[in-house]
Amino acid sequence: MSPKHWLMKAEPDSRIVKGKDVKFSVDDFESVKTTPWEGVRNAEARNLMKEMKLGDKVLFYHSNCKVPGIAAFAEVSMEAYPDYTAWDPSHPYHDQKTDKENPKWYMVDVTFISRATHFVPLALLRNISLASEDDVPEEVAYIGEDGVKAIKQMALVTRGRLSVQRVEEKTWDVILQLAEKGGWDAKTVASSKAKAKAKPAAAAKKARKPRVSARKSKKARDEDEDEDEDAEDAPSEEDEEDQTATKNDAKRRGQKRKAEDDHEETAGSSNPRRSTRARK
DNA sequence: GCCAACGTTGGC
DNA sequence: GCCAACGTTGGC
Repeated sequence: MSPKHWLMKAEPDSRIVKGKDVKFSVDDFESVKTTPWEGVRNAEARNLMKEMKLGDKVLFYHSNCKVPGIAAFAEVSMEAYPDYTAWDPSHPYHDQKTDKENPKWYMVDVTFISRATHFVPLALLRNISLASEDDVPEEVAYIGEDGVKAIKQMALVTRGRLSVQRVEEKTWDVILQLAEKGGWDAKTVASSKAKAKAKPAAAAKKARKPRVSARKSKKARDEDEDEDEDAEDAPSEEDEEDQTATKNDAKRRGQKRKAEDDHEETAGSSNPRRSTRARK
C-alpha cells in the first residue's frame, strides 16, 4: 500500500520541562536530519505511531510558538534505532524504556526531507477551514473546493490537542501545494483570530464555576517511574496529547471521557513527563 | 455512572 | 499572560 501521511508537532521555542529543553525547531531538524521521536506518552499518539511504516510521509509542525504552522516535510525512517541491523525496520520499535517483552510505548524515527518553501501558518489553514467552499481566499484559490474540504477536516483545525495526527492523502497534496506556491498575504492570515473566536459553542455548556479549592491531591501524579528518555541528544519532540480519533466528533461532544483505547497502561496520563507547562 | 473541579495543551 | 477547550480525577 502506498505510504500514509501524518502530522507531528514539535516546539521550536525553548521550554524547560523536567529539566530538559524540549526545543526542536525545523532548523534543529534540518541539522540532525534524523531524530527518534521519543518521549511520547500519550496513548493515542502512541497508537498512531504504531501504525506508521517506513517511508510514510510526515508534516513537521511548529507548535506552541509565535507563528504555529507547517514548517517542513519529513518521512518515517527508523534509522536511528540502536539495533537497527538486528531489527525489522519496516515498523515502529518500542521505546527504550519500555519492557521489551511487553512493550508499552512505541516510537519511530523521522527524517527531514525538505523545508516548506512557504511556511504554512496554522492561521491560514484556519482561515481556509472557516471559509465557505465557494469563498476560498483569493490568493489560495488554486487549492480548489476539494482543497478547502481537505483542510476543513484536518485534525489540526478540528481538534488541536494531539501531537501526532493522521493526514489524508488529499490533504497532504493540498499542504504541498500551499507550501510550494504560497501566495497569501498577511491579511489573509491575520483575520483568523476574529473568525476563530466565533466558533466556540460547546463552551457554553461548561460554564465553569469558580474553582473552589477543595480538591485534595490526586495521588497519582508522580508516579511515573521511568521517565524520561534517555537520549539527551536527541531532540525530541513532543508527546502528549489526546486520544482517539477524531472521527467521531459527534461522540466527542458529550462524551465521557474514555481513557485510551489501549489496553494496559496508558492510563498513565498522569505522567507528568512533559506535561508540565512552564507558565510564564 | 454523573458531574464538578482541576490540570494541561496550545492558540492568541 | 490569558483563557478556551477538553481530558482526567474522584466525590457522591
